[in-house]
Amino acid sequence: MSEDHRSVHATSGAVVTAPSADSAMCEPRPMRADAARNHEKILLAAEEIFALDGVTVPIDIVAERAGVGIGTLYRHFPTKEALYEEIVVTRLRGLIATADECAKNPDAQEGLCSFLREFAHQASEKHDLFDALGQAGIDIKVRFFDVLEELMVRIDVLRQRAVDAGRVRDDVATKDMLNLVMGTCHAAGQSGVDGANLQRLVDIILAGIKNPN
Amino acid sequence: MSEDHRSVHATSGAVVTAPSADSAMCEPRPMRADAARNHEKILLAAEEIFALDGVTVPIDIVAERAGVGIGTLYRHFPTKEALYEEIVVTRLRGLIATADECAKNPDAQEGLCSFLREFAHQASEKHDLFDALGQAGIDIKVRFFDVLEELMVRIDVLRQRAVDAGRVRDDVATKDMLNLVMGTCHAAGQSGVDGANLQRLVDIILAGIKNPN
DNA sequence: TTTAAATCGGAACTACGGTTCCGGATAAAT
DNA sequence: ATTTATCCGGAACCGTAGTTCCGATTTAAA
Repeated sequence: MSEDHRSVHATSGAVVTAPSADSAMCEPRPMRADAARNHEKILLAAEEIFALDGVTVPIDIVAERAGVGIGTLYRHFPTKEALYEEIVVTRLRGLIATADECAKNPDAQEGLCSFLREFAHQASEKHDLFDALGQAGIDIKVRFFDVLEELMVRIDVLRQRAVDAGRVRDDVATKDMLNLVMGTCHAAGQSGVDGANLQRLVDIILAGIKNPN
Repeated sequence: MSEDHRSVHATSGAVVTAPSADSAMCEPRPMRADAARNHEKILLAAEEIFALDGVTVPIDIVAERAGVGIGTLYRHFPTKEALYEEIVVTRLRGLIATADECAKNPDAQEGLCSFLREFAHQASEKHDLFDALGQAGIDIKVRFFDVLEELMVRIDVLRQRAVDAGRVRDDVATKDMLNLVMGTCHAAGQSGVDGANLQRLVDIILAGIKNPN
């Protein structure tokens, strides 16, 4: 189920099929040139297509876009889920990096705002992010869940700083902010709201969580 | 396509198939007792199921819940779409009534707020409303579009009153408010937020659209 | 009570998307 | 150049969901 696709080498360490082979036993031997090329092509195509159409897009479309057959795609990724997990996890890692960057901003409030704006921006154009974060048609697996958890922690740092600085209401949870921003992105995306208008909506949310004191 | 399922009577007024039948020509003859009963049962079941699981629920589930066969369901509603159109349009009519009611509130701001709260409440427990308003898996048809348009007009009345009273920012469109509230409901619903917390989120939005003057 | 039209129910058909399988092609080692 | 392990491609398979069809059933009129 969670098995790697290219695990051709024996997993049971004690048993050795070819006792005299001493050079090729630990290294699983590098991928063939064309295979490596296709692997990359698939990832690239998937990234584009998923961003555009969300994770519900048929898998054949991705294969077609990558210029490979479906069989090839399935050789490299054991399941559709595994493929978009790869993509989405990378995206989430990017967001974590963004959050860390924003945490360096001396102005706590500004740090939080700029993160949420960037978050909204990404979510609006990488359509797969909703599907992932909104759990539409995705059953979360560990690897996925872990990264998400880590992201939440980083965002919470930003929020807490802004609260401590007295700029944001202390009764707003990180999850609340994300529901507000993410949900709005989703709805806005469906009704074809452009980037500028989306930023306006985010600003409304930011105004809503501001400490009224 | 947009044809009524029980349109047995000739629609072209001039042509009369049975010239001597004078009693049974205009009245299309009442539905058979069991048919009428089933029609009602189907509507009732659909309302429950769609509210609970959204419009993407398989049609057999609805039939099962209603205690009828699929064939019967399809006799009464030519297509799945027709069935949930019936349900959703009724829901939207309810919201229109609610909006009208709120418009009577002497306090303009209060009128808008109470509507949006009720809207969020409904949207959170009638899961089909998102699917409809968020256009998830629904291709809008005229009848549907018209009611939606009318609802927008009524809500805009509420918004304009609040703006005129100087209580709400004048750069916020009705569509903006709906995107904010609806999107948030959606996201909140996915992550299992309860009613009380949802109201908190709505209040944050309301704070965000308040006129800062 | 008989009879015919209306209705019922679910088996079967269709469309679609994910996954598997295997004959043929290809890289690279000898 | 030959050989073989690896990889490619897409036809075929499976499960799911919407819809159609028709023999069995039921209402209600005569």
